[in-house]
Amino acid sequence: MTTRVRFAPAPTGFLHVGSARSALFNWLYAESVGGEMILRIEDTDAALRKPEFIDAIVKPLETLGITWSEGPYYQSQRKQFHVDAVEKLVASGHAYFCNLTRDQADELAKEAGLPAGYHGWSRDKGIEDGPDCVVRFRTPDDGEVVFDDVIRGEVRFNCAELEDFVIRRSDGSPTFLVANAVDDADMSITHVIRGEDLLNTVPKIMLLWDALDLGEKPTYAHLPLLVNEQRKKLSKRRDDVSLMDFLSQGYLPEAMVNHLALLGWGPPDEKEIRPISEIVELFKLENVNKGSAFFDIAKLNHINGEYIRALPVEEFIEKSEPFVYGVDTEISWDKADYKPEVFEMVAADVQQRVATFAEVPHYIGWLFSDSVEYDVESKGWKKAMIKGKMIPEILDGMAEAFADVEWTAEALNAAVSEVGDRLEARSQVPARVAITGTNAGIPLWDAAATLDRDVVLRRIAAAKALL
RNA sequence: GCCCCCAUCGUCCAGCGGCCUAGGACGCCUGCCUUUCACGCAGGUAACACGGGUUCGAAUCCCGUUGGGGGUGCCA
Repeated sequence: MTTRVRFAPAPTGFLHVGSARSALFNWLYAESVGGEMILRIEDTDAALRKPEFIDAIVKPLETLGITWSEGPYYQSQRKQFHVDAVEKLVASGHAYFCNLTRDQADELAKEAGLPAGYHGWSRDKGIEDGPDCVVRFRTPDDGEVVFDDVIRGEVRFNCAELEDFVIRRSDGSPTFLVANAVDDADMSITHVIRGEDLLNTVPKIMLLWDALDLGEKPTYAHLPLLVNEQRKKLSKRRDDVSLMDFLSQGYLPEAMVNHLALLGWGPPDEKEIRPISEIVELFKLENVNKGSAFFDIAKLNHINGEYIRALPVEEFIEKSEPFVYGVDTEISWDKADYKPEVFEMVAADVQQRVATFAEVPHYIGWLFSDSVEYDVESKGWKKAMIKGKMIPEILDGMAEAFADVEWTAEALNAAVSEVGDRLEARSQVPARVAITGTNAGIPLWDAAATLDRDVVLRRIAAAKALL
């Protein structure tokens, strides 16, 4: 039997990194065993039926290189199958109509001294279907549901704890539980790999599965959740989790995939940064961890930096374009003043310094505008311009030398060194701060020589004025 | 509250009863390299939550405690 997995997100907006990780692990598993992956959009709730959200799922997956062989299927388009299943369950006595609202159910529970929730009050009341009726599944009063989770081992639930859950809303639409069981069966899914937050829906789905006589059940594997620094499940509301946002902030898809693969799983040989093909080869679903994992941007930055540095420089330049032209990002210069040939000249030096493409403009901004900003409160300024010795003299010496020096990198460099030697002080760092605005950056002189003499002279004067 | 799940350095992972005086990576710190910052290189810091068992032997198995998380919807 062919292994078939599915990624089945609810279309609730942009694809978030947790979902991407689920998709990735499904894909990794399918690839590692030569199986198939299908994409299914779980839009049973009419409120979720927003076509623009489909793109928000499909496009990031494609960008990440997560491929599927079938789909996307839409549960909304398979509604009739789910409705039929509900009817079948009613006919066979596995389900019944209920006309209580949530509030009424809670009220009854309170009166009966039972915990909040639904306690089967409409069972055997012979309630007829009507406009305000839902259909509830009649869960067994005793016994238990036991299953083997590939990642967690044996998990068991007591049927007595399961409430008679809703399988069809009062508007007639079946809920995700039925849709899930019916679709997984129809689509011959062999392995259901998803987040741990869905673990306790398994017994309900299995009960439905048996009641509907859907045949062999799939194997389940529940992935550890991705959490924030507070160890809470990553949420769209409070965390930065949009996959596309990460990509547009200058993270490479390959780096993101590599990082995601390392959350909940690690290669036995401990080599973390490696091509996805090797990860596919080494991936074992049963080796996935049980504990939740913190989505650590610092580590992502490191991995991304490694991937950036490994790029051929031409590719680095090409991939920097959206950032140097300010497509998604802010740039400190006027687009008309941007000089691609200057960036090309310094690209290799920039490349080994950045962790994300979004950092590229910081390293080259001083090359494309007349003036730079000095932050006199910054550590760099204080260290170079306040703690440094003979700073006014150095700046004056530079200004004087630059007034008529030959305008080449070598001559500029030599002139500044000469000033330093003469004053017996370090002149290179103050020169850098005056010219670029900061004490850290790419090799100075080749780049500085592309600036106009006037511009450099004005910056030296401006820096001196701030002393 | 109830149900379920989880528990190795700050973080991510390795470890599947003896190779563990617990390994790798990120971060952090130190040094080297370097006329800046990075990169690179060499070091350092730091963990088996606790208590009971089982066993000749436990980070690894079992039980409990504590702590954390997830669920508890006519969301998925």
